[in-house]
Amino acid sequence: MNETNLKTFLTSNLNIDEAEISSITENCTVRKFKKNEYLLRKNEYCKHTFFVEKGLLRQYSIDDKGKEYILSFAPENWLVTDRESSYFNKPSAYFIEALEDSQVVLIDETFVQLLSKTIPNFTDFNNILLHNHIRHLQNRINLLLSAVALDRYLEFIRMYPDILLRVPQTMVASYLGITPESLSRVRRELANKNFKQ
Amino acid sequence: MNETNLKTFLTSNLNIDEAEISSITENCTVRKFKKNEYLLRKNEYCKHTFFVEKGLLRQYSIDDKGKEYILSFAPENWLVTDRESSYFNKPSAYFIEALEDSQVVLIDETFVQLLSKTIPNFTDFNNILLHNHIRHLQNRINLLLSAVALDRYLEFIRMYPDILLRVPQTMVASYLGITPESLSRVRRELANKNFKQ
DNA sequence: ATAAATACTTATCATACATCAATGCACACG
DNA sequence: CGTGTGCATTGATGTATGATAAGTATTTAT
Repeated sequence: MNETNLKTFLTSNLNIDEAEISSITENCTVRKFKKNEYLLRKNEYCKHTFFVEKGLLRQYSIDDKGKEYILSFAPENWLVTDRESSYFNKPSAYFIEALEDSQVVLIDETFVQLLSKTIPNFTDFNNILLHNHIRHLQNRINLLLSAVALDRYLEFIRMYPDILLRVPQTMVASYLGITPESLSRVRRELANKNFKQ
Repeated sequence: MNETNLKTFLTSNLNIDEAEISSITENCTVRKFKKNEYLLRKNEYCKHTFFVEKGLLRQYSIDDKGKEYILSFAPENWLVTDRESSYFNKPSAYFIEALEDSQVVLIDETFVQLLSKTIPNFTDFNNILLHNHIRHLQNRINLLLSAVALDRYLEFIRMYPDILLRVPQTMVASYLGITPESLSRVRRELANKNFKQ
């Protein structure tokens, strides 16, 4: 196996030795997904946490009119899963899809539960992940409540300058909760004011 | 002590005995807060998780123009805290305030960490709480991205019919991310269409 | 290389929601 | 009692963003 990024991710966040690292990675599957391939579809049961070794994923929903709403992007070294589905065993309301050819580590949900029992520090580690997730979601809600299109966009390029360059504008717009046309306008205004990028 | 609700909350979610329950409640403080009193202010460090025995709290932010955005309401048997602040030791971006005279159990953040070591099932219990929180936040983001004022309001009365009756409309509007005037109009439309409440 | 598909921009028009201002309550309190 | 204060409603008006459509640019496929 060769999940270099995952190993680094684990060692830098978790106080464990080589053997334990291996016992984790041995129990995970590595899979490649082609661009536009699905890791999870609506109404399926999400059984994994996905760790992105290479590539880029997105999690999104589709409403009754077919409009898409992106809840998160997941580039290298990011985790993504639908915890509502994987933890509570409910059919997922979301899709997870590869936006680029990607290499992904599949971490089994039941295996995660097991790790808490066997590796002492794993609980803390998992706690950090959950709290980071909560922090991230809470900030996003606050932004959606308080900020207009321009400010949402500025915040996005501040937070995810890398992702901006890797996904079509349409998807940035979908993440921000505005139309691609609106985003285009916002960008033009910024350009007129001589901001770059 | 007499935190009846907290005890029920613990026993119904956690597999522990009377003695352990007591060891938890003994280590928590119960405090009463008058209406409009603050449990947490912006820039303070949040040191507790608040469990509402009685009354009603709200968590909200204020932008540079003084406008308020409510992130959550917490009625009886709800937990509220700014996890970003309490877990990562950062100054909080939020206020937590009593909307009614309230009785609140203060659960020390470091004590929560300790419980994970001493009570075997507590980790699982805490995990459920975190996952519920995430599920809740994720649904809210999806709603803010995809739904117009009317649908947000309908979802609100579906989810929190009780809270609707206990807080001024201004605050419901603030939770929904619209102005009080807009909410008033949304409600009139509903009334005209002969929906009740 | 060319065609085809996809993405981005621009323009026009439509609309949901915000803003501002006035009014009407209801309830508290001197 | 009147008077004040907070909240809800209403109307007039403004504005940001959505919807639609068309044109241009860029990427992908053949």
